[in-house]
Amino acid sequence: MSPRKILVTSALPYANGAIHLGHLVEYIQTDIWTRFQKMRGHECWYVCADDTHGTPIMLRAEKEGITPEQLIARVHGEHSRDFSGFYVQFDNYHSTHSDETRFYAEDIYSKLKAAGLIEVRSIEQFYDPVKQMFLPDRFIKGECPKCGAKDQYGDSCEACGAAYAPTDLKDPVSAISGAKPELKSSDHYFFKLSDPRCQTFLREWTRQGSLQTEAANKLHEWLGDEGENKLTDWDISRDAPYFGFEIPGAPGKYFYVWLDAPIGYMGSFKNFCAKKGLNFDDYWKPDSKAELYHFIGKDILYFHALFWPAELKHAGYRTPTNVFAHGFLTVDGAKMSKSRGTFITAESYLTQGLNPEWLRYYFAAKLNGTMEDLDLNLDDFVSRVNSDLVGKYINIASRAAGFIAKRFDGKLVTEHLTEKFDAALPDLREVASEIAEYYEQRDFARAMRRVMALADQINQYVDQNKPWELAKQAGQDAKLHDVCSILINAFRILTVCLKPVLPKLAQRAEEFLNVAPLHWADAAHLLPPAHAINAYEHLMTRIEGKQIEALLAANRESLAAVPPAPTSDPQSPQRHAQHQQNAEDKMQSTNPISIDDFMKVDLRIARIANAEHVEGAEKLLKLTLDLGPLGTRQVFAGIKSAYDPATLVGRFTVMVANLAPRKMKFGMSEGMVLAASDPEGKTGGLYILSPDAGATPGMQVK
RNA sequence: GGUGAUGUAGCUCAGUCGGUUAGAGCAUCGGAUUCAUAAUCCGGGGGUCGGUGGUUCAAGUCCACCCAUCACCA
Repeated sequence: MSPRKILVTSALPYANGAIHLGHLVEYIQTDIWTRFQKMRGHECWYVCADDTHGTPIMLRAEKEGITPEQLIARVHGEHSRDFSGFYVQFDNYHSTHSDETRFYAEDIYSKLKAAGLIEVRSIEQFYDPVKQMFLPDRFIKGECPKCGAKDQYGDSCEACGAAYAPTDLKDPVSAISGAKPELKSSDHYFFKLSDPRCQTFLREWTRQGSLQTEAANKLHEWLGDEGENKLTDWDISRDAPYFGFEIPGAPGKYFYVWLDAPIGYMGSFKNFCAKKGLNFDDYWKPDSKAELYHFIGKDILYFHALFWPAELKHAGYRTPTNVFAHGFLTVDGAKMSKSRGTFITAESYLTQGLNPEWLRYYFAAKLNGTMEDLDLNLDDFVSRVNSDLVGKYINIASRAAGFIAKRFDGKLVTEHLTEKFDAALPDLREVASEIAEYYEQRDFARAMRRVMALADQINQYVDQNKPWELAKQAGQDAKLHDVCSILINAFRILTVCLKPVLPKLAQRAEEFLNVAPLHWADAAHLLPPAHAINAYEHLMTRIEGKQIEALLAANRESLAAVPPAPTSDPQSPQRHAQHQQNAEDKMQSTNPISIDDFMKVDLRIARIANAEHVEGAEKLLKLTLDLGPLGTRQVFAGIKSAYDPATLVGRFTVMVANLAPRKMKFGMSEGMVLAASDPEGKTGGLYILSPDAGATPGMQVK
């Protein structure tokens, strides 16, 4: 097998929000696949970048009183931290706000223009006279023209599902300034996707290769039958003010963020080539023999399977070998929800001390390479990880290691074991090639099932041979040594098969086994005779239900007590290279609860006895609360941005007194103070509550 | 509304080209075991394969319609 050249991307996360478990499905999936390809000895590069342009970035930076550059630099740091925390190993993680991306955006644009595929048209759009900018559809609100529902966005109605143009809204207002928008015309630049050349090319491109069948169906839906012309031109420009790249020769016009997002793949790779001394053209010239794959969410298939190949083709670059779309993440069968605590950020998962490889394994055990949604069932997560990883796989090493260490001085048998091994565990040395095929197809679930079936088989072997009995019988040392040596070798082979999913665990297993980093081919042979292994230290702990509860509690509280690091706005005004998946159901705040539910919350008047800054915390203040007869409590509250500790001391406020104590990075938090804020973060500000005069510490609030 | 997908055991999922008695893991129940951080092994119970109708010698699998869930409609 000759080495392949493979370039892999994940969708670019938008630099406007925190990475959450939904994002991680994609990055973990891609990471597993690229690690697998590398283990196979292929030249495989995994690049990604932050998607940094567009109106939401501009407005958020403005709201925070910083420049867009400062905002995207900060988020780049947060994203990088989260990814490395989950062992997502990019070869390069760049930014679309880069010279390289600008270069290729301008290059592609000018080539498309030269090919006659760019057209300028004047369009009428709503304009905010106060803010002095054109308004994206999602920044316009008004009354639905169809059902009359109030406060609907400019593109579709959440109440009746109708889709319409913003100009159809009754009584439209700007969501930014509240002003009444005016219609104003402006020149926009369009990519002529409706051009027969694009149609013809896309029909051909979508038919060739091996697109997922669901994706092919979807594309056919968009393309229509032969002869139909269903594709319309794509508006690739936006008017100033806009954070992005100005279009060459068009002052005041900027490339729409979605134009430069996929180009960011090229930008990141170009940046990497410079560092690594690789030849960019080997991967991107039209006749390149390298393979190019994009892992994406199913919601952005349109951009990656229509616009993107059409752009590349007509700008003289190679087109993607394939696009791998996956479904969305649900948690316990429902969309992720902040009120249920299932909108779980990557950061909170790590901060709560959960092992990232638990999640990597669980996702792997569920990913099958289709566009179906993937459910994180929390009970199943716990039992699956504990049973499969700890009970079956890790247990094999644990069962054999003690005997090897105590009885055989840490060394395996001195003869070649191959025959005995093959007799004991037939096919185990060949199985890696079968499992490789499942990885290649991205059917990780199947690969994991196969590996766990092997683990079952190995554990059966242990029970059949009963090393603990051999150990007690005189003259059975050689047999005991054989059995345990076979087990260590079997464990090593399973480790090879699991390494793409569990890189950190595999690394620790390699240390235990005293071997160089394992490659895929290592699964075909055994350890050398008399190989010495190191002392066994337990490789993975079990998940406890309590940890999951704490994780949910942490994410549930974060809505009020600790404003989350800027999360993606569920009602994002536009879609980005990274899908805005799993927007929480927005009706939940109005879901009625019973009086009994409410009475479960023990609200008390508290006097702020002390307030101080917390070393190293961006958002937290440490409060000591006096509850009168109920004693004092220590609470960490995410109100640093709004309050100076000195002004808080002596104030009375309201706290939740029966909240389960939560271990935070800086200590235990034994409750939560109540504060008002806009849950969508559109308007800033944080306001703690105060009782009227006369209330005393410890009084119940109901 | 249109389009596409999904629906199999309490839970999570396999099920190839239509072909024996529909499988696995987890959970549960019974037994064994004690090397392993209670992990492991053997066995049992548990199913109208969403529903109805059709094609066929034979349907979880193919077709039609219906129901439910999800997504997309740039």
